[in-house]
Parts: sequence; structure tokens; C-alpha cells
Amino acid sequence: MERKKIFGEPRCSAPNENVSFVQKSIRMTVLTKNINQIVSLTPEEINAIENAFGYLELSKGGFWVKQGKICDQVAFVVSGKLRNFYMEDAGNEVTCFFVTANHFISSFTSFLTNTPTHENISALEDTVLRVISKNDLEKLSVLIPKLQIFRRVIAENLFITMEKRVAILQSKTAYERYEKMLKENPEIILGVPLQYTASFLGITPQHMSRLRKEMMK
Amino acid sequence: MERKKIFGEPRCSAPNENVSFVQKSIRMTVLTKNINQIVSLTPEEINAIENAFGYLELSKGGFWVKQGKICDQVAFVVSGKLRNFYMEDAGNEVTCFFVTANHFISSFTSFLTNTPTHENISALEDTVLRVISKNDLEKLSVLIPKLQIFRRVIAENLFITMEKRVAILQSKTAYERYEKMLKENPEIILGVPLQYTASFLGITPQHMSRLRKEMMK
DNA sequence: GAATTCGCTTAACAAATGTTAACAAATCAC
DNA sequence: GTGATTTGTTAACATTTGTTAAGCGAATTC
Repeated sequence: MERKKIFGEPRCSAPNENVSFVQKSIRMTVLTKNINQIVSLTPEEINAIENAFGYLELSKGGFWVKQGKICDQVAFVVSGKLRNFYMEDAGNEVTCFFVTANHFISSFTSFLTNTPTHENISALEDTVLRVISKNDLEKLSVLIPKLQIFRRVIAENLFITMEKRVAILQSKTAYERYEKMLKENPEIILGVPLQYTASFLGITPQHMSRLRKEMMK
Repeated sequence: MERKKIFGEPRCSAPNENVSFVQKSIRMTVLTKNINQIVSLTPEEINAIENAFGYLELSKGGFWVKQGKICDQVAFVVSGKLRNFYMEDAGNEVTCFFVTANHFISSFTSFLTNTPTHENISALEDTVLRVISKNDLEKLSVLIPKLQIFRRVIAENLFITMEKRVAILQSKTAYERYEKMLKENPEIILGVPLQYTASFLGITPQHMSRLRKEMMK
């Protein structure tokens, strides 16, 4: 019963939409619902996946990944919001990306190449994660081969996202980038310190402040 | 016998390194050699893959993909070099990326989402491709499930590449970007019109000319 | 071989963006 | 609540980058 509380996301429609009991009380959370949208799962597979992913709660400001270590886990964000960032030599932070509920997060390059990460991941608000280690993910993928397809689709979508970002950083002005983000990702800009968004867009907080003023007209 | 000529890449070490006859004359080209480095293939699988990929030769300047159509193919570059670019509203070209031998190329977002592409792909020099349609790739992946793993790894590597590019565009000056590319990808910069490299780096040709002059000191 | 196009450079100027520093506003710690 | 820290704003100035226009040599075309 305690767990139900963890999954309790008021923004989801009906309560039974969130935690469903399929057949013989198979527990299907947002995690397997998400996977099931790409590759359809049997009740046994749902159980295996739900059991393989652990739970992790982070308080606002709490760190999940710290630079210098190998990030050997990947997580699904049940609720909350996180930021992936690194420190430049000069000491200033660079925000790589933000991750909101219903998406996967990791220090991907470290996870995929087994090398120490230079990134940090911290919670921008209270956050609930479903976490799995690389080892366990590989085991699970042997047990459920169709997970390879799911993992491929996730990687492909990450690529598409990054390709779009490259195009924007390459050919749009700071003003256009801010405008676009405000329109397409207001949920990220709002409620996140301006300096984080600024570095995500590749500009200084001062300049972004200037752009905001300009936009008021 | 004519085909052997196509594969004849003088830059590869011994001739039998390039076209190998394993067991009962299994033909293994750079294509399956590349795949085999990620997921090991049986002779039957090698044959199936080699037969599923067609051949395509492009002369310098020739187009493989044109904007407006759905790109439903992916290709492996046997030899040569290509450029992926799109036209901005203003009419100027933006170079998305360059692809050299031994890598896969496509208008990936179009290929993955079945939507018309706004990109073009043309050959920077005479080029030989091994081409497969999305449909055939899916069939082949059913026949050889481990190809899902290979496709996942390809997508992951594409993501890693794009993530690095985002970080550079986000936080490095034009001078630093050019310097870095000159050091890490000289094979692309040399022998490619400067304007293409400039747009790849997100700067104007004039500014890049300025940077080169500055670098002479 | 003359004309043309292409690729690249240069220069003067304009616009965008960064830097520094000071301060205001909001939030946090106690 | 009050002081301290974080966050956001503003302004003056410096630097980077874009724009426009011109020119030049090599390759290409006719």
C-alpha cells in the first residue's frame, strides 16, 4: 500500500489508469505502460520488468549521478524533473538537458561506453525514479529479446532530439532559440532557474535577461 | 568479377582483407565486416545480409536523397564521402553532417518517422553505397534478430556523436570549434569546400576565413 | 581563349553576444 | 523576522560574429 502512494500522480486521469491490475494482479506502472506502447508485453514480461527496476526517490536538489564515476544505471522518471549538467574548466556549469516524467535518463555516454562521466544529474524538484543497472538490463534483455527493439527506439528518439537541437544551435539566433523553447517546452522554462535554461540554450544569463525584456514588447 | 572492382579499395591493407571467402565462398565485404564487429554473424547470416543490401554508385556531385520525399532507405558507405544538408527559408544551405567510408547514412529522422525529409544528401566525391530499404531491413531483422542489437548500437553511437556536437555548439566559440574540428576531423575539412565546413560549424564562410587567418599566427 | 562560375579572401561596418559590476528581488537558514 | 544566499535585472563597454560588397585566382564552360 505504501508503494501505491509513490505512483500516485494526481495529473494522471483516473486512479486505475495509473496502477492497473491486469489478469492475476499484474502490477503495471507507468514504466511498463511506457514500454508497452513500443513493444507489447505479456503479463509475465510486465512482472519481470517491474521487478527488475528498483525505486529511488530524490529530494529537490539531490544528486543521482556525480561526475568522475562510471554511470552504470539508467532510470525512468516516474515523476519530477531532473537536470544533466557538467562543469567547464573555467568553473561555470553547462546544462546538457532537462528530463521530465515519462522519459529515461542517464549519463548516456558513460552508460554506453563504460567510461567515467563528467556529468552530474540532480533533481530540480522532488523526483521518483525507476532504476536499473546496465548488468541487469542486459540480463533482462536476454530474457525478453524484444527489449532490444525498445532500447533501439529509445536511442533513435534520443538521436532525433539531439539532431534537432544541433540544427537550432547551428543556425538560429539566441532570440529565436529562446522563443522556440518558450513555445515548445514551456514546462521546462517555467519553474527552472533562468541560468539553467540560458546555458541549455548556449547563452549567458545576462543576455537571456536582455532577450526576455526585448520579448515583452 | 566486375563487382570485385567496386570493392577494390586501395587504402585497405591486403586484397583478401577486403573481399574474404570464408568457408564455401561466403562473400564478406566491408558491410558485413562492420556489422560482424558488433554482433558476430554466421555464414548464412552474412549471405543473407549481403544479398539484402543493393549497390549504388554516385558520381561526385550526384544526389542520393532529395528534400520533399520520404527517405525510406539507409546506406552503408563503402567508399567516398557524402554531405547531408538542408535549405533554410532564406535560401542558404545548412550542412547537417558529413559521412565518410565505413559509416551508415540516411536522412535519419525521415527514415525513422516515415515523414518527408527536408534534407538532401549528395556525394562530395565518387561514392559507393550499399543500400537497403526500411521494409527489407525490417524483414532482415526478423530473420536475424541480433540485427536489432546492431541497429541499437548504431543509434546509440549516432546519439553520442550528436551529444558531443551539442556540447561544442553550446559552449565553444567559433574559433575553438574550428580548431577542434581541424584537430579531430582533418579528413573532412581538407578537400571539402570551406563554406560547407563553415555551415557545419554554425558560422559564415567569411567569418571562417577570418578565423583561418587568425590561426596562421 | 574568353567568359563565367566557383571558392575563397578581405575590409568596413552593423548587429549580436559576452563581460564586468552593481543592485534589486526572491528565497533560504536560523 | 532578519540576515545571508540565491536569482534575476540592468547598464556600460568589449568582443565576437554577421552583413555587404568588392576583388582575385583557379577551374569550368562555351
